[in-house]
Amino acid sequence: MSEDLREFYYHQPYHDDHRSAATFPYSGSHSSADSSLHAHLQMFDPSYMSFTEFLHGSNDQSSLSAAYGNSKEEEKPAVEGETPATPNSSISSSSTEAAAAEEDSSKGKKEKETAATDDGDQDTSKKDGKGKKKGEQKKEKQQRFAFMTKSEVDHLEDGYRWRKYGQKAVKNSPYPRSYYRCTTQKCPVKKRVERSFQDPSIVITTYEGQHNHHVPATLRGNMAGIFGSSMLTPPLSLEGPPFPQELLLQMPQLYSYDGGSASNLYHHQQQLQQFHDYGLLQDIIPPLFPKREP
DNA sequence: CGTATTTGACCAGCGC
DNA sequence: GCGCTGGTCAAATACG
Repeated sequence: MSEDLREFYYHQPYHDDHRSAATFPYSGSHSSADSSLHAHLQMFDPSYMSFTEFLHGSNDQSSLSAAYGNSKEEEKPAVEGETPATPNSSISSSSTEAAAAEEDSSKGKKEKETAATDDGDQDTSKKDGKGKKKGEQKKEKQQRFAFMTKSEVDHLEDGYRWRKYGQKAVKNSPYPRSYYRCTTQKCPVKKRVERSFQDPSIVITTYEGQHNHHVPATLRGNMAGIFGSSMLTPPLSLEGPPFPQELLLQMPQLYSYDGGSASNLYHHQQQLQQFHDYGLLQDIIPPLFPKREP
C-alpha cells in the first residue's frame, strides 16, 4: 500500500519571528518501509477546512502535483551545495498517515501494556523485559505531522508536555534525534525531534498520533507567547492535529505530498531548497486560497 | 524524594 | 541468515 503517508508543506511569508520560521518538507516516516515515493503536492488551507477534514477527506492527490520526489530514495549522501534556507520564507511541513485515526488498536495496546504498568507479564527477560510480544502487532500506522522550524532550541514548546524516552544518532547527520512521548496519561502521541544537518538552525519535528486531551491549560499561555501573541483560535479540538491549532492557524497554506520516508528527507530538503533558491515555490504554488484577512 | 533525562541494550523491519 | 537502522525500553543518573 503505497504508504498513505501524507505530508504537508507549509509556506508563508517570513515572520521576523525568531521563534519559529523557515522549514522544509519532511517525511516523518521511519525507515525503509516505504520504497516508493510519490510526490504529489497538495495544498491545505486551514481557513477552508479543518486539518482533520483534510487528512481524512479527499484522498485525491490530483491537485497541484509537482514533479519532485519521484525516484526512490537511497539515502541522500551529504548535501552538495547547501545554502541555508532563505531567511525570507518559511516552510513547515507535516506528514500524516491517515488511516490510523482514532483507534489506536494494537499499538495503543502495546503502549498501554508497557505504560500502564509492568503488570507482571511474565517478563522472564533478564534486563529488558521489553516484553515486546513479537508478532502481537505490527507497526500501527499513526497520523504523522512533520514540520521544520527554524529554531535554536531543539525541543520547541508546543503547548503539550513531553517526556523524552530516547535518543539516537541520525545517519548522515551529526545531530541526534530525540524521541518524546506526551506525558498525559493514555495519550498515545509521540514526537521526534532532530536537527537538519543541512541547516543546523532548522529543527525537524515529527508528531505521531493524536492527542486525546486538550492542551494543558497552564501551558497554553506559553504557547501564545511562543507562537505569537494572538490566540486566534478556539480551544484545541480533540480531533485536531497533534499540535495546537494555534500554531496551525498561523499556517496559511500547507502543502502535502504523498509518500516518503525519513530517508527521503534530505532528498526533499534539497529539492525544496532548490525551489526556494530559485523562487520556484511561488510559481508552483499559486495562491489558490485568498490570503487570510487580518 | 518524586520526576525527568540519559544512555546502552534490545527488538523488529528491511535489504543484501 | 546477517547486518544495518530506527524505534523503544528501562536502569541509572540528574535535577527540582
